[in-house]
Amino acid sequence: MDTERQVPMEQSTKQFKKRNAILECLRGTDTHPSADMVHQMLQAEHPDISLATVYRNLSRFRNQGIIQCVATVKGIERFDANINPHVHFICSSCDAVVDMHQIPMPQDLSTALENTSGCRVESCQLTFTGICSSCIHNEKEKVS
Amino acid sequence: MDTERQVPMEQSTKQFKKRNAILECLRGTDTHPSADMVHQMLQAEHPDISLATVYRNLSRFRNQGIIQCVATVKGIERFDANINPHVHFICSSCDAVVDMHQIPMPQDLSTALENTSGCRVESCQLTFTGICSSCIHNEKEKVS
DNA sequence: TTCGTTGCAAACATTTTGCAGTTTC
DNA sequence: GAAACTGCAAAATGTTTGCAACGAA
Repeated sequence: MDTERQVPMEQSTKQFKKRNAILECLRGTDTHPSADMVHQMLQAEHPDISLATVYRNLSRFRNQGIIQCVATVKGIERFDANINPHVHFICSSCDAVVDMHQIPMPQDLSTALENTSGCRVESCQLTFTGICSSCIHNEKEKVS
Repeated sequence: MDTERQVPMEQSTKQFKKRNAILECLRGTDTHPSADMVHQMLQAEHPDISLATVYRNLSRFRNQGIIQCVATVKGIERFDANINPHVHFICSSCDAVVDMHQIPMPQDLSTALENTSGCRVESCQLTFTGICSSCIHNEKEKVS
């Protein structure tokens, strides 16, 4: 399938400049951006980058398994370069996707599921939805 | 917000015939269908139902809180009339979304999260991804 | 010269919406 | 008659793809 040459990530030649920029952008944030957000974040450094390039590289990274799509919020996919299983919270008011490191991921369940159902578990997502603290705060301000 | 008349679900007048059919379709299956799947399932009984009507009513049910969207598989939303929190498994080979009742939903985590983060938790999803048992079986058949 | 990456625009797929026709109250 | 539901077609939205140009090996 993947017959491409393996290029070390640090090698930021001109050829891989934008690809690496996209990956570094994702690795340098914990905001779980969408393709469009990544595109906007890169505007300053790479004003000529195209949205198609962002999409193409995000797909590639996902196929390589070095990033994951952690949620689809209002029809828009959100990405994360942290592929360690961890818990997320989605605010349905501001659409923020935030890590919830204080809640442990119930790791043992994957094995239990494989044993009881005969399926092969490859990943696991625990996601809470609700209103984040700052949106709750804003709500209260409006009322008073 | 919701100024509509409240009509008991059992009342399947001509006016609400299709709306009720959509809801009953969803309540009568555990396959977590997409809008298009619901539309196809209703073809036999309601050959003249339009896909827009399915979408409109699914949105309405979701806003009313009587159904939920449990996953977005390859860009397509999947619905469930079972709004009790329960665990799902998504097969990335055949795109099936199946209930995993043998795995308990870690209920207590919601409260823990609210206490530690100050957010308001409204729902929680625990979803496993992998290959389902029948797809594993088919894989093996092909090889041998 | 061969292959991989990119920008652009077009294509694509899912979902939403405007409007007219019909039914219910 | 007013309000609500629906089918149809068009629009809107996020994502993918074909192609030509460019750069690296």
